Amino acid sequence: MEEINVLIEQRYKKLEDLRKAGIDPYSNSFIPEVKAIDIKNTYSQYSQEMLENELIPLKVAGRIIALRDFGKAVFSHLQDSTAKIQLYFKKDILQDKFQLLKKLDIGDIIGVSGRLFKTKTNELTIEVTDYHILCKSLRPLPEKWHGLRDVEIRYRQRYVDLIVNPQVKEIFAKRSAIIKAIRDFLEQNGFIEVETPMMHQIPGGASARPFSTHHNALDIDLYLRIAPELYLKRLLVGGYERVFELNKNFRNEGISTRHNPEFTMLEFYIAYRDYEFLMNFTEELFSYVANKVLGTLKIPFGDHLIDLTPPWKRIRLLDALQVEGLSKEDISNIDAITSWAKSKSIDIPKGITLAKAIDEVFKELIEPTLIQPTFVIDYPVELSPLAKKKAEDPNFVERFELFIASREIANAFSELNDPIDQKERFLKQMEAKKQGDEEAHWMDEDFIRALEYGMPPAAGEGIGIDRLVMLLTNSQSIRDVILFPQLKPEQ
RNA sequence: GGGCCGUUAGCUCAGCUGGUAGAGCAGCUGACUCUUAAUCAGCGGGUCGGAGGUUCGAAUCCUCCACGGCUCACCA
Repeated sequence: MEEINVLIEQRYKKLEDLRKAGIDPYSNSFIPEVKAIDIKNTYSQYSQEMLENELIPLKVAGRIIALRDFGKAVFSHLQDSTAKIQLYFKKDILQDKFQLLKKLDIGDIIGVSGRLFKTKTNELTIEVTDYHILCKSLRPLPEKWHGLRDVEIRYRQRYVDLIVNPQVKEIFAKRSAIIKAIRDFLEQNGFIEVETPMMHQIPGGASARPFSTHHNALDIDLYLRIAPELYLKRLLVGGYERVFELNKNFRNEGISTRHNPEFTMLEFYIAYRDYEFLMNFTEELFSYVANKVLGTLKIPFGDHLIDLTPPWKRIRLLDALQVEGLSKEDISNIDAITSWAKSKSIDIPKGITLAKAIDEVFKELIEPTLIQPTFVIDYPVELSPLAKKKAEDPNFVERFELFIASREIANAFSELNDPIDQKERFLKQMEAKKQGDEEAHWMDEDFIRALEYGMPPAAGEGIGIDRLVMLLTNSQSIRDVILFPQLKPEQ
């Protein structure tokens, strides 16, 4: 901890003074009866005369965020979880307790009893008849006007950020509302929420590097899950027809404005439907959430205005690649696409497969242009080891990715339920792993066994919740929508 | 991991080509019973991210390190 500075010392002194005066500076003796926002909503239309006549008694609690001393009167603002409200302390009302106000600081948490009135400037204010110190704050808060700007402190000490930056609190309130709306929508559509393991013996369901850990009693290595997919599909085998899980995934990859090592993912699965259904369903889901939370389908994001009004554009991956100078022949030949990419100064790694090269070009060239919601559909089978092949072309699968504002927001497909095909795909992945592909899928024998019992045809989708929250709160960094983003340790 | 930028008082920031550290807010003391970025008078507060180096002299120039931001690469 850093050395004690003067400001903190002064507060310690006040703390001692309070104790000497027989006051518990951390007492839990006061129960507020009303929230600031309710006071404002109920009484802001009242005239001074009406308030005078009714003498409405109130008990509120919160943090002192402003103090203005006038000698025999003190004005203050109190902030609770809902809003702030002005307090008026008068010497002739509080008598002895008025002196004790000297021991209060900005940041302290107090409970006050009083009655409502309106000031000359018409601000609804509580005239305090009694107050209780509920928590003495020992550290000074950031400045009232500029707030806290230092992003490092904002992330490391989110509690301070939340105290002084009301917009931050709003973002996380929205996050909560978004997640609630998603749950409501899915439940209205007959889904049940389930919890599957976060600790996997075989990390499956995605292409990513896992975090590993160890269980002592069993003496086995375990991995934090990179996706819940394979467990959710086991539930389809078990007979659930509509399930979802909305919780954390963990991927041992880089950290950026779009990546946090632990992040929140929604995955849902619906039996007897395919990815075509999911595209419509996704449009409905997003519309429902945006309307619930924002009351509109037109949302500002950075320099763009995103329009979520269905239907959204749908384009086949290969058609999306029909750009200048890139012919159909080029995208069916690894050498042709590599040399074409080179001419656009896109680096295609040597020894890469055609499918991965296509993916590379797409990410480089097309993804940045996908601002308005766009479903990119029909991916090469090689990139999608868990998706069902298209009946008319076994080189491709029934899969879409949803892009909004150049970001991949969702990934979905018609689920592969043929155990023999699935086994072959896993074997291919194992081969890739042997070749050094660290993110290739692992073989999961039990999952194959489950498929052998029979999984109904189904469609499944994953939606990156943090990215969705970014979109709906116009946040440019994932750290702004995660309360405690991962950072290096402080020195 | 690479590149660029940043780190000065509790907070927000100045500090130019090197000359020994400043403001506003917050704090302390005092005045003030309708203020609200209250006002007025006075005062205190700094290992200038860390360690080296250059120099008579370093917040300032150089090197290394730490942390953070943006960005590229990998990924959702």
